[in-house]
Amino acid sequence: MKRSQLFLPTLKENPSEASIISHRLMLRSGMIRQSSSGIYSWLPLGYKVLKNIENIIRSEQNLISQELLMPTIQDSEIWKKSGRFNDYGKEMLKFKDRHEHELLYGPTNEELITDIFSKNVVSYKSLPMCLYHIQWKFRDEIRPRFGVMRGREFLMKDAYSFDENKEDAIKCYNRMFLSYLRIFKKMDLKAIPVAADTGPIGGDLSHEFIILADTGESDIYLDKNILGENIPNIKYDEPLAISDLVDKLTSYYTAADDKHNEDIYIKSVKENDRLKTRGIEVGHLFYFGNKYSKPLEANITNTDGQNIPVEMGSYGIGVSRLVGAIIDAHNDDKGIYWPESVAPYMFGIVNLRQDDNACRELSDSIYNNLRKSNIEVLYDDRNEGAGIKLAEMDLIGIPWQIRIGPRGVKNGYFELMNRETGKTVEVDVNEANNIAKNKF
RNA sequence: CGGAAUGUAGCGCAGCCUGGUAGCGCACUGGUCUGGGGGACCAGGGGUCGUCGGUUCGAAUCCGGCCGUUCCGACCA
Repeated sequence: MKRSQLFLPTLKENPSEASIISHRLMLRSGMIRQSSSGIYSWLPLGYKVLKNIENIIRSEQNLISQELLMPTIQDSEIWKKSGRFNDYGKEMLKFKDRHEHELLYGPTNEELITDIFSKNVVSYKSLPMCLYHIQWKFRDEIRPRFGVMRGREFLMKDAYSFDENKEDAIKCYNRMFLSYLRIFKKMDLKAIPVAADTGPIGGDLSHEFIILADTGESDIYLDKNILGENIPNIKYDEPLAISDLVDKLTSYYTAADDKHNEDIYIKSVKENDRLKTRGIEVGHLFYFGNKYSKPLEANITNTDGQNIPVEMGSYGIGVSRLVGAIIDAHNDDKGIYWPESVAPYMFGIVNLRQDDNACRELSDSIYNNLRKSNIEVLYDDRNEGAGIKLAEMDLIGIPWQIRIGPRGVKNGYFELMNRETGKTVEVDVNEANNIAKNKF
């Protein structure tokens, strides 16, 4: 993409509506614009990042689950059956269609997926089954804030598992646990599992995945040693190895303020290992048995020929929130530095002198070569001053900056800079076609 | 929902106290110069001052209602 063609409205100054860093940077880098409180439009740059995050999630979830797509608008009937039509409270947006039929904008999908399951699956032979979708949700928060971190409309990945018995359901829960660890790792985030309350979803087993960040919404107490744990190279069809991993990670003391117990904390964690910080919840696992399958009559016939309600769990990831969380973990005084896995463009070409023939020819040639190799590249081809272009490229956080100016071109080289480290190397113009392979 | 701010050009703000019909910086348009970190100069364009009503000869300014947005708290992916 050429910068001259891209709809990228960047801002030099911090908008007054934004107080935290990720929100400011998303507005300044032209990723989002607010529509109303807690509701945002995603502009091209932000939308590219959002889609990249979705695809990372898909790449892991598809190994253990099948993607489908449920609607944003749901019928109130199934919610009345589960009892949540009233229980969910004012956060749920309800309205009526022209026939006075009661509808709602889905805040989550347990009822709907259970309904689909109950009408189409009858036997244990179809299990285990796990289904997910990535869809917009609406929760009418009391106080939306911090941009996409607590929006009212937000994009969520929600998966739902169906098993014959609790043992299998826990295996699925553990697979999700591993899948989440890998998903967040791929985004260059350190997510730690924390035992959680089940809230309105319900159930008796639940973990949140928390990104440590000063701008987080809740206080987190933990044993520092969990941060040193690596994700072992195990497969999703090794339930024992996965179970060992889950046991190991959940054996560390980690708690959000609502579950924190100071006495246990002091007793079980050495003083030097204690860390109190703030965190952002980016994922949540629930096992809730037959909480929904019972009222919605999602029964299966088991091996003994009996009809029993299916065992369920649900597993969410805040996709749009992750954009903010990643920025929170990847910014400096100049702007964002994206992890390569989610970056909107891998390379940014800064032609420092667009009116110089030699510079333009080299820039054009590198641009065309990268495009031919299907590598995402943003080419700043505008006739602007160097400072403007460099500052903007820093702000929007493209991981690799290719800087082409007369000084270098005259001597047969251009510069390649890593946005995160600032490390810069001079690259011979004859090596221009190989930069994608050996960045350095 | 309790507490507190705020609404003036695309963005950031001043003007309001003490009423006299709107200004600054950035951005934008045309031009000249400049050219490796948001450059300089010249010439321009853009605002029913959130909205409705009241007071007044006259309201961005004073008074009232409504709406929007934000921050702190309780609540949550």
